[in-house]
Amino acid sequence: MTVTIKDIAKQAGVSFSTVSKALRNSPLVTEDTKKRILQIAGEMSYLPNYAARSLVSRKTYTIGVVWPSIERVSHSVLLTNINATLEAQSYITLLSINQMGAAVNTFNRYIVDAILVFDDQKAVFDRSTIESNVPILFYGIFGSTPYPTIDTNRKRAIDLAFEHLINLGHQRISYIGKLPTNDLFQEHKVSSFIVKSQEYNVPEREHMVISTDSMDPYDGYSAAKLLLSGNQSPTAIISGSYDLTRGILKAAKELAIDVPHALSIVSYDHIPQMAELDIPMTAVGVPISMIADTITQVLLDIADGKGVQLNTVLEPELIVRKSTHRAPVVHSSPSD
Amino acid sequence: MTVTIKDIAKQAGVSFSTVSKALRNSPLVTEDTKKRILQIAGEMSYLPNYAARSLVSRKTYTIGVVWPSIERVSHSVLLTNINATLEAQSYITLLSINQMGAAVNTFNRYIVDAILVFDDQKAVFDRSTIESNVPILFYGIFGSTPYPTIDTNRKRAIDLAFEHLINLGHQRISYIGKLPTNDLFQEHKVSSFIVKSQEYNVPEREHMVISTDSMDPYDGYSAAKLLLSGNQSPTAIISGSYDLTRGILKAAKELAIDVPHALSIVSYDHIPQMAELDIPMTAVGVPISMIADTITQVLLDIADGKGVQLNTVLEPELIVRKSTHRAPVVHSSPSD
DNA sequence: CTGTTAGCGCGTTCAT
DNA sequence: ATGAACGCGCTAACAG
Repeated sequence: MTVTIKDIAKQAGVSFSTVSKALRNSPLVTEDTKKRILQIAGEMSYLPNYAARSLVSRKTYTIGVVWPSIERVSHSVLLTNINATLEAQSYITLLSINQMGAAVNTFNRYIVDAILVFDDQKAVFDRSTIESNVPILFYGIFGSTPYPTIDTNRKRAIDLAFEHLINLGHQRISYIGKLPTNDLFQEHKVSSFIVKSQEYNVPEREHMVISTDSMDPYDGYSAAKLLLSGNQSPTAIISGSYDLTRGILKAAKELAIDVPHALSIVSYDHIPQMAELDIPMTAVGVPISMIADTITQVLLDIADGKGVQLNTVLEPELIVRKSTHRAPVVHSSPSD
Repeated sequence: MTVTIKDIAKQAGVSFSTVSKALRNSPLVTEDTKKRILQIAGEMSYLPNYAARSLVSRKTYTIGVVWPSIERVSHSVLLTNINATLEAQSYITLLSINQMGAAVNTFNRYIVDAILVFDDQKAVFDRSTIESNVPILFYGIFGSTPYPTIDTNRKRAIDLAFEHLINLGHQRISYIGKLPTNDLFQEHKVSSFIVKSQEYNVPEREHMVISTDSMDPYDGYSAAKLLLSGNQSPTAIISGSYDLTRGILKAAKELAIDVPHALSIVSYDHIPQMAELDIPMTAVGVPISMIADTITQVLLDIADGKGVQLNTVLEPELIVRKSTHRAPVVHSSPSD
């Protein structure tokens, strides 16, 4: 049977309210009895009943996360980070893979302290119809919901990547990423690439943008194979995600293309895993730890009823590793 | 503010216990007042407080799932299936990505009705030290825990695949799968392949078993490339998972190898996605819907305090689609 | 049929 | 420093 504070009280020969205080480390209990009670609680492997606790204290120390169906390494990494940080703050993270509205309702019934929605932009769903007494935070696109949202400046990230390559003398730059169908995340990246290309008067050519069906390493591989096998091969590639980059690297390896000397690669997604690829990746994006920390902080704030500004857009960084290099000198180049 | 049954009662001009009954669709309330109360509850967008309900009724209609870190399509599909089935039974599914012991504790504090542990065999962790008042079900390896476990007969699945190929006249069969390091799942598959090879006196040769580092489509692709580029190319491949198979198919396509006429493929993992590959896959394994149904059923049983047999091993099926064919006649073959 | 009462496990006053 | 009493929102007995 489940052990309650009453059981502990009986065992310790004190009243159950003393046990309650001791467990909450109240200064109103002698160190001695406190220690004894903690001891007994441990022996009886007592676990507090959160339902009961929440009922009286209106605090559950729990964050509900609405988790999307699609699988992206960067999302998983982010979630793992958030989970760890929250755990360090003695918060519990619970996930639901239900549809957005249903999941939010679930967490409302359990009265979690706050809800984090990973908005994959997939659900064709009116986000303004969502009702919740529990404060909600979106991780998604700025302005797509009436709720506080944390976003990252994807356009700027691609700008950074592009400029980095331009500064290294690259002119033949290609972008590999997902078709922006129903996906604002991807649209921002692609459009930024196109704008930058025009801004720097990069001549148009075939395969400047290669759209992949999805975001698997697999797709990156296919795209890179197509791109690098042609005779109009670029000197630099900007990749739309970590997953794609893995495939791109693999393709380059198979084709015996020297990265970075013959081909530079900059990848979106600023996660530690980037440094551990065969060739440590030059990357752009908001550091995943910063996203995690920001999200966690806002979550804890709204969980405590503090107000937050409605939208936060995090600014990306460029981190130069080993996958980018000066553009190789080609004879047909006018800069020769 | 959160609306409670008292608020509804006030609004409807009845006592709060009448509201409680009406919401639970008790026959002790007039249809008329019931309808009125439901109406008001809807208007006030009432959501029951599960904490309070659980406290008194000791039932939460919630299943806690301990979710591992590794990502496998078949696991995701399984989880989605289970989630859907449970939802249809008005159960809620909550996930934790914490370490096994911590996650189990979490769910104990919330007093879910049952816990499902996806055991990826990764955690070096003594599973017998797990304490839980809440009934637990493992989806993992038979005998690896003292708790009820649902397992699938992986050995038998590979047997089925092997025999199917033998019956089609294949002699040059290769297996592509993950190194069984710290992974009993994979070990069962590989060892079965080896045993069968001996049983049927298949002559040993190079590349009979290709070990991949992990289970990405990616790994399947590389392995297949290696395998199919050599001059000792097999006439049939058994793939260890859906993910690997995707890569294998891709490799075959690139090498312009005709599947199934020049190369037969049988894949482990019996999921609907198998039928939607470029070439509908002949597959072995326990149908994912059957695994889901079994798990769900057991979960609901133990949630209601019913006893279950400690271990269930589900038996696999062979489903023949378009990826297998009679072995091509080769001149060196003695059967010519 | 409806309302009143008790109590689930816990945290928080307020007395002692 | 410790204990008794109350109530969080709800369900389940029991009264009316």
